[in-house]
Amino acid sequence: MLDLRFIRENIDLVRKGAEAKGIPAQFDEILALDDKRRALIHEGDALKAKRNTVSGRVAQIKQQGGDASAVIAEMDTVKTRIQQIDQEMRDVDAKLNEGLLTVPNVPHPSVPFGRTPDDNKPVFHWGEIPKPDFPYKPHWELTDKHGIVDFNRGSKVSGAGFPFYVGKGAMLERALINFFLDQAAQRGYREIAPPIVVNEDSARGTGQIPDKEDLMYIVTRDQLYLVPTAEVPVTNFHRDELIPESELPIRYAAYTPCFRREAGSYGKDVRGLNRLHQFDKVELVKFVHPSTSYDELESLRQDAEHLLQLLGLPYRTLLMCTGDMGFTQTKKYDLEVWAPGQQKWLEVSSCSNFETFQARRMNIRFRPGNGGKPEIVHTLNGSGLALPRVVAALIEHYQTPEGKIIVPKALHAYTRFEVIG
RNA sequence: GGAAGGGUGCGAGAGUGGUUGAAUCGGCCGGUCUCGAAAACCGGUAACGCCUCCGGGCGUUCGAGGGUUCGAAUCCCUCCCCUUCCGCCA
Repeated sequence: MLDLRFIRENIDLVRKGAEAKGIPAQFDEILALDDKRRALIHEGDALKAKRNTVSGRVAQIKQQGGDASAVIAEMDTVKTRIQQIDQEMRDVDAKLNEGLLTVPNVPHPSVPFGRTPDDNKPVFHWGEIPKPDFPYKPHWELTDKHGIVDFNRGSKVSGAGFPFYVGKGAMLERALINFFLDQAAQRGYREIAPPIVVNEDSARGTGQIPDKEDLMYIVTRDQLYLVPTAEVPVTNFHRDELIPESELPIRYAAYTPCFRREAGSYGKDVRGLNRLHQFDKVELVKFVHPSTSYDELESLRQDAEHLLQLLGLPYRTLLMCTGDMGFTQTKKYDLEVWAPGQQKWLEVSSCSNFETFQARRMNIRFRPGNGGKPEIVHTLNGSGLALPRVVAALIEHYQTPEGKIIVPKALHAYTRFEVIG
């Protein structure tokens, strides 16, 4: 969330940002509540100051063995009024908090204005889109043919969107996870293996609740949430901490399964591995000094892109427009890999800067090296990468006319086989 | 799941109703000493909110939230977490 004072002092900027994102926020209510809140604080603090001095006097009188009942009686109305004010404050704070949760983060000036995905700006292309000299098959035909992903048994055992990976399919999955983690380590990310269920505070910290609880599987009996991404536990790793500046930037790479209900998203995009309820992902998370966060965003994006280059998969990078970037981000890149069997781009990574939006809510700060006041860190994260769509694109890209699948060289050391079929 | 103990500042750790925002030690910053450093000694060192004539003033905060009281780190209630023992268990 944004800082109330920041909103008050930059109301035009924040309003424009929300409009550019196409997100209605309760600005008028917030400003009114802010006024009311400050008035209450003003009155309350004055009364509390009085209470403190009078209490001091009572202590003095009693120590000298005097009778303080007259002074105490005098405080009766003060006490009642303070209680009233505290009650009103609770009310105002609750409403204010609700209001603040409707205010989206402000887009960075470099982000293009736009309403729809068509307004996203391609900023980078890599690799040649192959001109097929034989009919390319979609990956689900090939996974069926080789029996390496079993969707039907997944449906039987768990439900649609929970496939089994079998034989070389499972080995390929494991190979990619290790490959991604090793690459991240080489690029300065510390590996971290988090819990895959989190409590309510953590879900709130990264903004999954309120608002997006429909996306998550919830273990109601214990009020735990299955993680929709490793971003949630890993970003919360440093919740309520004061980090020495010398430790920044902190970079983590985490593999987890990810669980998403994807409620109401059935349709043409859900075939095969395109969209699942459970999938594997390696997530990259950074905690950085505010002055470096946009450089860190660029390197984050390059770290993710590098993986696709090593795998030899053509992709494009899009700078997301204001209307398509989401509530919490200030700037976001999507990486889309080309799936030639389906003739379409599949999103495999999303790299974002949140500036202080997440860290404020999670109270993650750093102490400047010169011993100054604590400041809020900037957080970023990006997929590096989401597995199923990489697998889909890889299978489609490396298929042969006979329907075999050639494993790209970068993975040989991990798969220990070079072809499927 | 049962029993007991405990959660205090950057860290360790005192403090059980009245100048305790909080002893003490450590860390960190500055100074003295020194050619320089170490040691020693001296001094400083919370966050947040509101107001400000920008000097500062006031308020809140001792796991979280309520309550009692003129006054709460200290008493009461609810919840969360940690440690140890028992039970269960990959």
